[in-house]
Amino acid sequence: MTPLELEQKWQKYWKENNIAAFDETDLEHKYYLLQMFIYPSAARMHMGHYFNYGLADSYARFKKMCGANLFQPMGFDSFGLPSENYALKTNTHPQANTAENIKNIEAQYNSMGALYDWNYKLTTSEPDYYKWTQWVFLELFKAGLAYQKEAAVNFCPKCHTVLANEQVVDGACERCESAVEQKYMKQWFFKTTAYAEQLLNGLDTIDWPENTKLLQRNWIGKSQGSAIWFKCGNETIEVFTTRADTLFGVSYIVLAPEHGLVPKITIPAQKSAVNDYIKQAGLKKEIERSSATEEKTGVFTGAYAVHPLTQKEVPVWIADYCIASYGTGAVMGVPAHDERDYKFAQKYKLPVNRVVVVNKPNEDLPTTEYGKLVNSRDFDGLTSDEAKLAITTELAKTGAGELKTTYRLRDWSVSRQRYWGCPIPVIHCPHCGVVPVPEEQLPVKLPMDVDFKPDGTPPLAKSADFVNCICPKCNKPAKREVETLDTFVCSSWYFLRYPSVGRNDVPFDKEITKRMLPVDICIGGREHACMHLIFARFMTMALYDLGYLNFKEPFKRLVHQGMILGPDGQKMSKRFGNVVNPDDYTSKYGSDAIRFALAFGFNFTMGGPWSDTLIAVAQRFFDKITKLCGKYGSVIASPTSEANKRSNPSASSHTPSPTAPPLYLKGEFSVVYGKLEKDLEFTLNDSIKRARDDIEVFSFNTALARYMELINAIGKYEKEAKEINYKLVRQCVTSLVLGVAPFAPHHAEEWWSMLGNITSIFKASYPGADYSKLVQDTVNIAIQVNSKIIVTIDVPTNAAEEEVFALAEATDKIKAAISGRTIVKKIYVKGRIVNLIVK
RNA sequence: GCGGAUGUGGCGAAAUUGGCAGACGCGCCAGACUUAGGAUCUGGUGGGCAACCGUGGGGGUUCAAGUCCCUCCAUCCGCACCA
Repeated sequence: MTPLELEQKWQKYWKENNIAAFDETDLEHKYYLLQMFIYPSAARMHMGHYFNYGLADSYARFKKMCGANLFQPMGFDSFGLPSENYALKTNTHPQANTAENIKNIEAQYNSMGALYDWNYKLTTSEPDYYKWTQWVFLELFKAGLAYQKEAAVNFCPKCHTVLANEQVVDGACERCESAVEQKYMKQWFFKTTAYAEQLLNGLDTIDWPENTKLLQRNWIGKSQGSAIWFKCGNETIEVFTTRADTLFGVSYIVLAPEHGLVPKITIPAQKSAVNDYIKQAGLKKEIERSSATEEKTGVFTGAYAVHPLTQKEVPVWIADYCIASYGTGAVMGVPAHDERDYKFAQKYKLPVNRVVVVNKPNEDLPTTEYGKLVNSRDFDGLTSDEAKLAITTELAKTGAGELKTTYRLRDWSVSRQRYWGCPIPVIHCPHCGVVPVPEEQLPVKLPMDVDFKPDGTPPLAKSADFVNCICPKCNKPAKREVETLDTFVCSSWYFLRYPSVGRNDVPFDKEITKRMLPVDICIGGREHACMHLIFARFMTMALYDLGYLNFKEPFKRLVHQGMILGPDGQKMSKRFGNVVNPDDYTSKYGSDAIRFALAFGFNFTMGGPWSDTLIAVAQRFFDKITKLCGKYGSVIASPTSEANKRSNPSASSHTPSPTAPPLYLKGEFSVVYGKLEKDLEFTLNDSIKRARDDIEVFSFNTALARYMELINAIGKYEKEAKEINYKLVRQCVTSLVLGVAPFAPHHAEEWWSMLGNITSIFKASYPGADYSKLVQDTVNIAIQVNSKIIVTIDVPTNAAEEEVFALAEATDKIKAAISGRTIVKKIYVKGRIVNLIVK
């Protein structure tokens, strides 16, 4: 039997016996394992997908064997830009490509042997799903959490099309290389900022990697500071600062080029210079603009603002290092105590006024640390912390400032001027304004016969059938919204849908949701740490507040997989020609070999470069177990025992592999039990215990190393024992097969049947350790003299500290090492080490 | 620039969280069995003849540092319209 035949045999068996099925009647043991669903833009999965999905499935199988009622669904995140671009390039339709890709990927999942319950499959580009994405949008809209505002987009003046950031290469359109412009358009937003504080606080309640939490905390970017108002003619400029203590050091004010006040305050003589600058700033990326090393540029508006405490006038500039979307889009320039302000002031010859002394009065500027105030009138001598509060309090008296908290987090822009996405379910009526599409009219179907070439008109606007409609409020002619939703909207709630897939009356059944969610564990890439995982949390919190959910956090536990690189250590990419296709291996070696290779070869959370030699490692490992099963599978206690009956092939639903004739033992098994048996038993239970613990924390490579140790121990025992304790070895082999089953599922079924079993191994329990076998009489510890290891000795496991010191000091090598000097300090770490400090 | 990570033998990687660095595996060396071996099995394998030296570099804390602190270097990932 080739590996492929073996795997197909068991895949068929699993399908026929519904091994992947979730048991809806047993919710007490439900375990909802969510693998972030796949984006089917590429036609096939690569090795990285296999790593992620295959090993997540191994973890799922482990949980199942530990007694969980596994709910492991899979779906397809099928709307999006790459599909649309691919269709444009190949002159096809995204609908057809998507269907084709899904078919292929589903086949790959099955050949991988993943235990997905396909009864719960969902596809975001299907009307039965996006109907409810539209429902979610409308719920947010009705709650005031979805709104429209003017916002900038990348616009290609030649293609007349909005571009994604990805389509902008060095400030130019990737297609025609024209310089990209900023264009302001009315767009839909979700009010994620309303949940900033909750998104921050919720992190303390969930079992997520600490660095992912940190990423989210920084992304949300809470900062407590002060709002300060500077009068500027008839206008008022609000600045936000976390350094109110440096207020007396202000020598100018900077507005973001996009700031609303710029046209109002700019004096006529500066108008053309300011407008030119705004145009240029629009071409730069935010990352470049906020860089501290980048040369600072700006233009004087000609206007002056009044310092609220000194009443002196300071010039108002615009500069692109000030970002409109953060804080108030205006900052106070304090060159003495801010790197960027300092560079800016030097370039434009603006005054630098020291107001904080950190160490010594004449230290080099700028200094950005906290210190004591100088040149700040009554506030001199206060610490920065004291001064922040004191100065803001002083400002508040005259209404010129207040304490304020801002967040870096922005509202989520969900409008896309594209075709392959979920239509936004609103109607623009000349009389009634923006009108939501009534729920009974959902879904607003995405028309299939639309020309979606980028030519300046949004694709949906080109379909008269789609655009023209009747206003649900006044029954007069109206027009539909022609923009589609960001695909992140589709993926922000899919985990709610899975348990209710198939329901046409609700997006998710309230009762089912209550019992099935939150998700017990979510497995997916780190690249989603900030965006997708924030959006999913936001959506959950919003739907909680709307009364649809009884939990605020969607994912109780989160694990990220690492990235599998090409054999050259670089990220797999067609460009480098280092893409490894798992299909090439599946046909020759079977998917178990790949799965095992990935599990054993890498730390799951880190990944690393793929190497073909791992396949050989897997094959060798499988061969060893197959041999052991052949040798001990037919060991039967006696012809009448229970085990013998169960091995009867006629009672089997599948044909067991041919094995050697049963080796009958007289009466009971051999009762040989000496030190060798005790050692083997220790290794058996030690391997099981540590492997179980390792798998639970996704340390698959070390778990499998434990089972290799067990195989080595069996080999050693066979070599050394005069008489084999078959019962014990068979127990080892059985545990071994069960233990590695999640990582070689097809082979494990085969081995399981060789051991005489007639039901699936995945209905059996994962082995547990017998802790009583883990107690050893002695423990080996290292003895140090002056922190240098001299010798290791065995001491009784429970020896008292004094006893251990006595044993250590009695050792010849230690005596020699001390020789004449006296012990001044003794340290004993139980079961680990003794350190004798001598002088 | 901001934010997050990583750096350990020839290679993939471990290290009970401050306690015997290199588990397990690949590769390599030697041996066994073989007509044969790129199969299998057994043993060895961080470096150095040795004293000793070894976890990116430098400093520090400690009886004890891969692990904690400071600093520097290198590489990778994310940065809001790719998902």
